[in-house]
Amino acid sequence: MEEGAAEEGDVCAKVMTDEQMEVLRKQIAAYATICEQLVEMHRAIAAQQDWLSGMRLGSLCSDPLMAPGVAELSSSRQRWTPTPTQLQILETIFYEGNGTPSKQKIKEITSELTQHGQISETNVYNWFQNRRARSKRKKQPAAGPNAAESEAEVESLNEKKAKAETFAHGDLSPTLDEGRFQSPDISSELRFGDPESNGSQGMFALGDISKYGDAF
Amino acid sequence: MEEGAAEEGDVCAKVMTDEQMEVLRKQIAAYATICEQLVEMHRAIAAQQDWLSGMRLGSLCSDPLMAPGVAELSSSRQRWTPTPTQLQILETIFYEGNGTPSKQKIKEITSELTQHGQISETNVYNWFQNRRARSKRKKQPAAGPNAAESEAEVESLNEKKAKAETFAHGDLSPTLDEGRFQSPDISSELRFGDPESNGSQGMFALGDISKYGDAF
DNA sequence: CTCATATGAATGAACG
DNA sequence: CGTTCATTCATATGAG
Repeated sequence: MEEGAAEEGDVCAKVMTDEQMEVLRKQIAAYATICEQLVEMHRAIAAQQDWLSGMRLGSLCSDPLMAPGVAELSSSRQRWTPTPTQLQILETIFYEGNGTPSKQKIKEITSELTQHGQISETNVYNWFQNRRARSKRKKQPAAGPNAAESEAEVESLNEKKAKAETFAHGDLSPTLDEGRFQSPDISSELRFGDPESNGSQGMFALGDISKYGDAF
Repeated sequence: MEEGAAEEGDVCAKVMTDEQMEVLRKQIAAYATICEQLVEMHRAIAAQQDWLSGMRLGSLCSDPLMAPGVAELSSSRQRWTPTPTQLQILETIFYEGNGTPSKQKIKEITSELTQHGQISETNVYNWFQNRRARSKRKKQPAAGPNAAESEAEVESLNEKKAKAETFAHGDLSPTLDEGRFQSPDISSELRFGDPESNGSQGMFALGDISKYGDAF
């Protein structure tokens, strides 16, 4: 924080008309959207960001097209970790059999847990997904063939994709040509913390810019 | 975008403290900078576009010197995984707005992608379905006309030296307490590209965002 | 430092 | 189409 001078009660204030406010809102929204999409696109194009992962390990970072300043914005991928309290609550809820983490429920739980630490709906959602999945897997190898080899071969499983799916669709944009390769696709080794952001919803609910580092 | 935050009440003017103003300015500047850099980087990369040929492999393959040329060998994997090339193409198509995967299109895309690795129409179909569904959900949780906390604490937002003009590459996120998070999202259904989105370049000296407009 | 395990997150596929 | 399941990826953490 810079100057502690600017307090809530300070009289140093500006006044904006609704019109100005609206313009501002739009500008911000526009930028936010652009950034979001660019980041999303980048993420996708960079695939599982494994392409050239040797960059950070081998440090052969000789990529000439890295714009200065943003080169190292990557590595800002910290994964959420539930606090003991949150975990306790989550476990309790899970145990209560509310095996239906519907969106509504997720929201409730999230706001509940927010009081005990940073967390997002996605986190909660993932947690339940994983919890269930792994809870289930633990019980798999204990049902049935106890004397035989439980080693099931799942090799040629990829033949089941011959699913008769009804592609209900009408033709609308038949124009699909080579223009795709000159489309606005952003790629770089830049990597933001993902389209998800949170924590700082200023008065305009912007994404968490801080995620982009102090570079700005 | 969070409606409530910006449009609560309905008076003719809003008041912002200097601090809020400053935060806002920084946020905008940051977004503008990010967008510019991303676009620039994209241009650079798109120009030489020759990276990637096929990497992306499981943890088992410890021999990344694969140059299969046209056939990206991915060991017998049960579930299809798009190769970087395929992904890029898919993303490009997706972003081109033809958000309606018609059967005709699916076929075209499939045959196009077949040249870059094994793939089926079902794969393509599923991919688009998932892509859309997930892209959508990510923007959902923020569209509520309900009021928001007007007292939005913008304080500890980002006490970084927001420098919109210089890319001082410092460390990334020193303000990392115990567990970073990452989730909710920027959210804003506002569509840009239309004339009124970039109307006033006044008070914050924003760059001309219109140049990004039609790109999406 | 390397390997092993736990777990958050990503995503293809399936279900209703 | 929206939601859910199942599998996989990647990283944080601890042991050897």
